[in-house]
Amino acid sequence: MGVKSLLMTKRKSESLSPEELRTHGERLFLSHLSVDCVIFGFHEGQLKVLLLKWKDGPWCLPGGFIKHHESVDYSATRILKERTGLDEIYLKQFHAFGDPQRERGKRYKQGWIANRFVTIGYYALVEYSKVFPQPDLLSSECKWWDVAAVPDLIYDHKQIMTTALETLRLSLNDHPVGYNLLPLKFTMPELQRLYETILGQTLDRRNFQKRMLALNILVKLNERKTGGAHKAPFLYRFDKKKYDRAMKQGLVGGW
Amino acid sequence: MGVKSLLMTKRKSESLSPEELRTHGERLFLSHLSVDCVIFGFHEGQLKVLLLKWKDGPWCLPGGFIKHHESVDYSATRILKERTGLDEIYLKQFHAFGDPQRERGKRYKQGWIANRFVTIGYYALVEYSKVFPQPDLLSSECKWWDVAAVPDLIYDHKQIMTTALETLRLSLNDHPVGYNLLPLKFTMPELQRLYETILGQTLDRRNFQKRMLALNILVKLNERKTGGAHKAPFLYRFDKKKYDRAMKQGLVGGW
DNA sequence: ATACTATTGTGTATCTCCTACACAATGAAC
DNA sequence: GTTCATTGTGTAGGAGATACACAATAGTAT
Repeated sequence: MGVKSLLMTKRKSESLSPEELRTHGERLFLSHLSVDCVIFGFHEGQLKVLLLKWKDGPWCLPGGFIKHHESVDYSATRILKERTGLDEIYLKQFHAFGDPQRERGKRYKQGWIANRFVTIGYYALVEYSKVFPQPDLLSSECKWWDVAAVPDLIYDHKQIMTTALETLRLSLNDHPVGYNLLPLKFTMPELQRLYETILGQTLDRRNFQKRMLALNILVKLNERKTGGAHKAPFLYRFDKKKYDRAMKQGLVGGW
Repeated sequence: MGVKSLLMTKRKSESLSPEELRTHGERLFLSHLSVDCVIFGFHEGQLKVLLLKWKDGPWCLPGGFIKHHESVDYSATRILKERTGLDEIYLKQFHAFGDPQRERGKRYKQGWIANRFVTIGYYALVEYSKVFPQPDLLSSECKWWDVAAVPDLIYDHKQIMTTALETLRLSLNDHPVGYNLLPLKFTMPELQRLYETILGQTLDRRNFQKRMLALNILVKLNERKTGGAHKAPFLYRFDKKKYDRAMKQGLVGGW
């Protein structure tokens, strides 16, 4: 978690000035706890992650603090809404990071913000095109980065991102992430590219299609995606009902 | 987390009296954060969980707080050691519980302990016979319960236990839990019973054995377990080298 | 001792799922 | 209209999962 969140929080009705937050964050927030979000998107065949840049400072994950009467899950939802403008996005807690050295190099040497923080990591899957990244009051940047080309991040944020990615990778078996990451209509090659970037490996085209269709949660539309060079691929969409039913029962199941 | 941990902590070199902890826990611990452990064991064909009982109070999970300069993982290890006397046990963080209502019914109305706590859940897999449950100074009990017959627990501890069990269930696919839960030598029926209790379903005997042996981390011994009525089953043990190698690479892998 | 009973040890046929693999059609670019 | 990269599609073989039955045996009851 970085300074960033202070500013975002300032916009809310209950508010502290950045300075107050730095020194007396405990008035509004739980001490020693923060939330960091790894926000994944997918665009032009690349898996993306949304990062913030401090003014004259390093890049970091969007994060924030937990209000006294707010659930941790809700904090994550709120932070996400502040960054992306989106409600109802897929959000999953994946790990708490509690090494006392994790904030090595912290600049603040005194005040509330200088305390040790244990951060709870969430990852979000959002539809790229619906997101309007919101840089905050200090005019720091907020933008998408290719997962494969993320710059140095503050503290242990690279580690947090990596863990999120691993968790996402493992979740592929029981969660059809395309539903959250792709637009309503998409082509099979797009879906495949998504899986390939998450997994970091190429997959066989025919087998992939067979496997996806076998999940029985996709509908093939009578429409093709034109515009790209070459043969126009069919469009698909998720069948919400079947999708929900499948999610309830678990997709596969080793045992 | 309950009063229990206060007492345990008292034994350590840095110490607060129970009363001090109740009112000024922040001298030693991070505020708003606790750790709770779901300690699983296996005995007589039943999956067990280690619970504590407050004096004249409800049952709860063993838990504790995080010292100012201690990692969260280490806190969990320490708490576990205090309860079970064991080092080097398999311990895994599985979820943080952050609902502001989770401690509904809390008795303490003032002092540090009355604050809101977000708890980080860990589950442990221990060898039943090696554990000597340690009830603490207030002579509350500390004992094993059948997972299927756990009594009412304080706060959201039942929920925490259930989530731990679900996580354990899912982990069966990539972690051969028998290594941590069973004694050095064990029979195939014992191993199977372990899987069956965790999964809550029966499994085919021949297929189970085939599958376990196919993992290639078991050694069949030239010994049988006598004493039980009926035909004496062979004993097996884990091959540590092969086990470690398999763990490093991941056992199966959906993709 | 003998019979009894519950439990263990073991293999095969079938099915399902995963994998490997190639050629014709097409839409855009030139 | 030719070219080129990409899409659409099916099958054969292999690996792994599942279903299933009978002989051997260690105690127990008599």
